[in-house]
Parts: sequence; C-alpha cells; structure tokens
Amino acid sequence: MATLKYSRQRESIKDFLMSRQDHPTADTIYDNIRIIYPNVSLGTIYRNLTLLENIGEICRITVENGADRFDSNVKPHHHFICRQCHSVSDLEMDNIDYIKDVASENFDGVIERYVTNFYGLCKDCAKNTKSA
Amino acid sequence: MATLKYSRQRESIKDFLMSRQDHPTADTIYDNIRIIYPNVSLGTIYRNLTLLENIGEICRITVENGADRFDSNVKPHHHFICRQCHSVSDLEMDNIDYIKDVASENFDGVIERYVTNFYGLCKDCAKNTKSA
DNA sequence: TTCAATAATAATAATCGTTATCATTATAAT
DNA sequence: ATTATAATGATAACGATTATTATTATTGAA
Repeated sequence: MATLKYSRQRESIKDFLMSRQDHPTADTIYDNIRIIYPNVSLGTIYRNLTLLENIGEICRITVENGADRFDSNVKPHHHFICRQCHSVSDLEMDNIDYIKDVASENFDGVIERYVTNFYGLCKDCAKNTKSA
Repeated sequence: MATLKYSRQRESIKDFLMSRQDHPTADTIYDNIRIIYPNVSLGTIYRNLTLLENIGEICRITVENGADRFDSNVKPHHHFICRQCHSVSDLEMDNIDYIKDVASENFDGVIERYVTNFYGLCKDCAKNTKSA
C-alpha cells in the first residue's frame, strides 16, 4: 500500500485546517491554498483531504444540503449547523456515547459508531431573528 | 403559495414508499414507479420527493457518501447504516431527546433539532464477517 | 550527486446526485 | 366546456466530487 511521500501542498492544507475553527469546505480550502500555491489544483485539495481523513489526521463532516466540511480536530466531538448562516461550529458538551448502548439494546447487528449533528440558530443569527 | 393539485405520479410515489421498509433512494423509487408509469421522469420523482418532504408526509435521510434515502415513517426515529452493504434500517430504541438539552448547556444559540445516525454492521453482514 | 522508482501533481474530463427550464398535459374550479 | 394553473416529461444545467493522464517532485540507493 504505497508509502506516503511528502508534499508541500498536503502540508499546507493540513496547516491551513489547523489554523481554522470554522470547518471550511474543500472550495474554501482551495481558495486559501491558492494564495500560497497559485497552481494548486482543486483535485489535489480533494485528494489530500481524503488522504488525510483516511490516515486519521483530519475528519470530514457531512451535513444536509451542502458540501462536506473538514476539521483538524480529530478528538470525538459533535457539531452544530446554523440553518440560517450555515456556519458549522464545535459543541462543547458532556459525553453522550451511551446512546450507542441505547441503540444497541434492540438491534441485531453491531453498532460501531454514531454521528450526531445539531441544528438550529447560532448565537449571531438567534440575536438578529425572531425565531422562524 | 400555489394550491396543491393531485397527481397520480405523486400518489404512486407515496404509496410505493409506504410499502417499503428499506429507505430507497430516488433512483430506486424511479425504477419502481417506471413499472407503473413508464414515461415518468426522474425530475418528477425528485420534485415530488422534495414536495412530500416539505409538507411533512415523508422524510429524507442524509447519509455519508451516497444518495439521500427516503422514509414514509415521519415519526421521529433514528437510523442505522451498514458500512458493508449500505442498507439503512430503522432503530427501535428508547428516546434520547435529552441529548438536545445536553448540547444546549454550553451553547450560546438555539438548538432546534438533532440528527443521529448509527453506523456499523447489520445483522446479516455481522454474521458473514469476522469484524474488520 | 546522479539515478531510478514511484508518489504526487496540475489540468482536465467525467461522474454522480440533484435542480432548473420550458413547452405540453392534467387537474380542478367555474 | 372554459379557463387558470399545477404538474409533467424531456432535457439542460449545476455543484460536488472522483478519475485520467502526462509531467513533476520526492526519496532511497548506487
């Protein structure tokens, strides 16, 4: 299985992701890496994001309607997605891993992991909106 | 806001969905509706699925890597996705809505809803696989 | 320090899932 | 029946992502 070779583009992508807390999309990452490597290809962004995900250095966040987001924080945690501004943020919350056990109780297979996303209005949007 | 008009294609889609427990994709629905209405268009399938979702008659399940699934069961419940055969099934489990409160504790916005998907090996795949 | 092996790249085509457009047809109220 | 308009089928377009391929960069060894 092909030994990994260094690439400055990949390093740059990882560095960029680590500098951001807003879980950017591949496209946003592309725009930013292009500042440093103007010839970088969008394919290179996607290839490296998938590679970094596969070796566990970053994680991918799949959200309803919209491009995947990427996160350099690989510690298990949950995300909040604002239905108005579509921002994605980390939630600092108590562990809820026991829901895996709750789900396993009446299930005849093996539950290995779970993903929970929370939706609503972020702080800023809640401030400027009367609910609906 | 445009009054809804009956359409036999839409009724057929709803009926088909109600007859299935496996949360089919738009494409699978298309294949099956075509048996009854050979001229039906894939656009009609998507248009009606979105319409039915908007009026709350069906719900859409977004999963990692793959097309959306559809479910005629609109009662809140959670789903299990098999990482091997990619089947999607309903989970009968105790209510875990309190995780919304757990998430809200240290969050400065409004959490309105959450989506939890469980992943692993379904009964059949677990039987035929030695884990990994 | 070249050299060869091969991983990674840039450029771009192709794919997948889905939505938009638009002329025609079906529904439903008069 | 007539009319208004929602829904359709056909198809083009779209956004997100993956595949292809010839070229370049990295790395380990001679």
